[in-house]
Amino acid sequence: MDSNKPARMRFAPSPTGRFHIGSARTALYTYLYARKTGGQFIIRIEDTDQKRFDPAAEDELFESLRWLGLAWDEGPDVGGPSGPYRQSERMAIYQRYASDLVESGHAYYCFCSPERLAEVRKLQQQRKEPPRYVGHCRRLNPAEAADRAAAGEKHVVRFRTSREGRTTAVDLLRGPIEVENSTIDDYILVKSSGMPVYHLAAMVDDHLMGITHVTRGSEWLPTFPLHVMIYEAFGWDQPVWVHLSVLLNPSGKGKLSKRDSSASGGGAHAIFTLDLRELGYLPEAVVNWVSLMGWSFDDHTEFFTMPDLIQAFSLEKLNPSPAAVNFSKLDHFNGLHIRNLAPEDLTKRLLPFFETAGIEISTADLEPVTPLIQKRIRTLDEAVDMAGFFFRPFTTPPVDELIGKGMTAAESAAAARRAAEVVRAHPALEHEPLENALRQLADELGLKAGQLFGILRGAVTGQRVSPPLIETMEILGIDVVLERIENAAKVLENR
RNA sequence: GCCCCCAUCGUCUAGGGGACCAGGACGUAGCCCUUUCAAGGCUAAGACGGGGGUUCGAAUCCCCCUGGGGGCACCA
Repeated sequence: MDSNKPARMRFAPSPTGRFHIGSARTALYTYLYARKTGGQFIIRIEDTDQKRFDPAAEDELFESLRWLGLAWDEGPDVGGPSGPYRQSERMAIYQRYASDLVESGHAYYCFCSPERLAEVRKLQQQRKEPPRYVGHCRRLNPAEAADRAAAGEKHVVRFRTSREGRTTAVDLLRGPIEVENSTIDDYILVKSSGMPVYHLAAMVDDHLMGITHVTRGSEWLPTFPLHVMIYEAFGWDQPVWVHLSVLLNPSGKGKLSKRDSSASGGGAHAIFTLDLRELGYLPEAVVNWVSLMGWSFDDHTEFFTMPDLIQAFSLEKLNPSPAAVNFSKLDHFNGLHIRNLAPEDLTKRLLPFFETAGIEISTADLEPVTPLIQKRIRTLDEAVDMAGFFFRPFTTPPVDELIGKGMTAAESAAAARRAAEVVRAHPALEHEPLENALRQLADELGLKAGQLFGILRGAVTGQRVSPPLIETMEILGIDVVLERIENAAKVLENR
């Protein structure tokens, strides 16, 4: 397939709920291919269901896209040549195309009530028949039906599917999908409220907006032939159809849902894009991670930045089979991308997490600390646990936390006293000389380096696990370090 | 129940008839490095769902079964 012609593509969410990683993936793939081919990435809001519309969802959607770095060329906020980009503002257009279909005989007015239809459906289910419209409105005299509709009788517009023959719909990833026309229902195209449903609105918009490649979820596969029929009824050329596989829960059982998402894969995880931001994930990592769920490049490359992805991406390598999300892999990618960041950049991104933890510090405060923790954290919020002691009021830990491994309190106290002297002798806290001197001291005391360092670590950081000791001391400064060691010695002596 | 899609290690995948006693990544286990924790390096365990074909030869092609997923709305 040629990837040279600029592709005009759209991400068309319906703002009815929170923005999850499945939507993020669809948007990403759409974005990547549009960018790769030098085409356009368009946002269209599918808000024809007034009952489910949620303005907050729309805000979150844009915020998520921005956070991920998926900039759009056309959309409801920025406009563009194919506007409006909100379906609720395109009613007249759908109205017109629906009438065209009725006039050409491809659609008809149906006056059946929802209640009647529900009854029929129930009956069909009891008889184990496929639920479908069998009503007589299909056979109504078009002129009479038009009169009734014009007179204001409540009605919907239904598509008139052929009851014979077969329809072939071609999906880029799956090839031709052939179905018996008789298995396709006479779908409602326009509701009695005058609102179009997806089947009409999306087809009309994709055509009018010049969409060349349609990317959408595989939940549309069952109605895919219907969509092809609609295109044919209008006499339009079809776009390239690409149905993306669904994302499954970590267990691999069932479509990704909020319920099971935190069950496996380690720590606290979320399926909503913005929650991931809160949990300390980098957008770079989320993009990298999500890109690999259903797509691959070759047999060894997995680390990708956005520019890499744009270059490497191709629709053909998309995988039609469902993929289970793997949160531990997100952690892995997050670690990789954290390490890939320039230290100044990481510092900037870390700051908000300290603030959330109630630690008010400046860039200058954090800057020296960042290099010490960059290799040690997998999520941004871990930085607070790891390095919060640098900025929080300090209290000397209890004796038990200060005693060296396999040592008594008295021995530990003595070692701390001697270490204090060594530190005092190195007021600049230069790494090499200080470390050597401390190692020598350990030797003299008949201790392993780890035992001595352990005592000092507890004394200086108040933690069992911390960034490297000497570097930590350098940042803390000689006075603070000596004071803490002495306090620790006192605690140990008072045992 | 009906329709559609999918099927390689626990998970994400490479593989598109011989280069595969199936390669990589995450996770897991062990070792090395090491002042803790990481990072890094090395090693190990771990898969072609089953049955028929086609072929000299099948993870790769076809059929059936099984399993999984999705859909059957005046929702998208």
